[in-house]
Amino acid sequence: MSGKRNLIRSGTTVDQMVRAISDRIVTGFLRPGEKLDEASLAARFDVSRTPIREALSRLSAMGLVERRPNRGATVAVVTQEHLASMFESMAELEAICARFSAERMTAGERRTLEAEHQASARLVQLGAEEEYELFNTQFHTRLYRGAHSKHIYELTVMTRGRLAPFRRAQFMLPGRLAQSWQEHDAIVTAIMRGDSTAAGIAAKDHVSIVSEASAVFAIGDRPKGKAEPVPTSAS
Amino acid sequence: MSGKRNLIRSGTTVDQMVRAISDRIVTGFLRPGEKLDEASLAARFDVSRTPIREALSRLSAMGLVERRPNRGATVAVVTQEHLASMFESMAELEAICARFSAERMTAGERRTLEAEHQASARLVQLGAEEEYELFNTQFHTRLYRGAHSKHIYELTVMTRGRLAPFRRAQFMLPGRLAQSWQEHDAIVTAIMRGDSTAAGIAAKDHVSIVSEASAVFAIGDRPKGKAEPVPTSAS
DNA sequence: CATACACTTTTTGCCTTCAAAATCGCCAAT
DNA sequence: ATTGGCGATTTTGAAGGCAAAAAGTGTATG
Repeated sequence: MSGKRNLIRSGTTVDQMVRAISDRIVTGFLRPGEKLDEASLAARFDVSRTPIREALSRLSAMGLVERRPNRGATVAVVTQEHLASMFESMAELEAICARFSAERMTAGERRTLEAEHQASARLVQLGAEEEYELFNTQFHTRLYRGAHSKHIYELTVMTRGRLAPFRRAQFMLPGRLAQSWQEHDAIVTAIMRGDSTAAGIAAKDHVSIVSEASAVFAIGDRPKGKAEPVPTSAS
Repeated sequence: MSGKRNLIRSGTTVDQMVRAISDRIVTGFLRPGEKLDEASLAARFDVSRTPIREALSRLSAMGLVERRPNRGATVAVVTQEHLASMFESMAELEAICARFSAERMTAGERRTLEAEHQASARLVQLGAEEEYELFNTQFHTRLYRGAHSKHIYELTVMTRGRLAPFRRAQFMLPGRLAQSWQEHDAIVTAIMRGDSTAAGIAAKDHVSIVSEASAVFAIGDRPKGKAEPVPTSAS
């Protein structure tokens, strides 16, 4: 068993395993609390246990799986409380970024932020959800960078990454694009004015609304009954 | 070469390696930017490369080392800007914890916080720096827990961990104990009143002062010239 | 004299194998 | 009948080896 691992795309094997496993976790194929057997995963993806092990390590650092010494790894159980806590943290972090951005962004950064934001209005009119989602990510990243604080940036990006699985469907709600744009507008306006307080409040509200929209997707209360260990059917 | 690794104490081999390497990093034995060769480290600690590799992985997640694919690991370079950014983040995080604590702490939590705080006054009078340092950690942990937000707790503890190497000598300044107690008192008083705004401000100021006290210990501007690969003196 | 190419050396990434710890099942004793 | 201890199985932790990628070095050529 060796030589063909053309299933998933580029990067080092560990990266592929991280992507593959995290995909299966966020799509619900692997259930929270489910045991992640190294040997099974290695057989499933046709690699040795070593990259699986390192991938589990990274996923553990990302908060997607939990590892206990000598007891293996399990898919992290995210309770509704914890999910709420993450959204709450996200709101606070975004507020900090917005406040700092209002105070610290250079003239150039403010220009591009505003320009891109205005340009995104077209995506809203067209209802281009995919593209708007892409822009949205860029917009927020710009905000995080504008804070000019590397560690805040790291914390924020990390939290956003952990939250990613739960905010997938947020833009499926009707009118969400327009509302999102309005909220962005409040943030941008405050930042352009240099009003850090208003920017912080606007950013916090923005996340809070996303939070409420995503709350219904909390895991742990899904009605599915069966709990297969690791569906290793097709080799 | 096998069988004797009684140098460092309990835990799995990876844990020992994480401790050993992080110790050498925070004590400055391994310089920022220095290359961490897996083979050398394995030989140095008389273990195989596998646990070294996983230890480096964890240290990378902790932010102490940087890893680039196919290019090995180096001791993370913490610039003064980044250090300032971490202290700044810490101040914001502590402020959030204090605000939330003021709003959410149970009656029991408030009682013990106040009681322990009052008890610590004795340590200040005695000038018991070691014990006060221990209490100080507990005090802040209580604050983080009082926020009743698991993710905020995680972010805060993580940031505190990264900052630990740089705040070692903060209590060596004269009168620092008394000043610390006064600042704690402001936080506790605000929390007992349920005044989240005041608690947040007091907590932020508290960290800011610690930050200034620790600023002189920033690395990256040390005059030492020589840069040995891995100083393998005492076994 | 500088630059580019090829070769050597070093270092990383992955695999396979071996040992130790934990879990599970079974049997016996109360 | 239940509970405690003991052995077999499963699963994780670690070691050593091999191949590939990057870094370093020297030479040849413009």
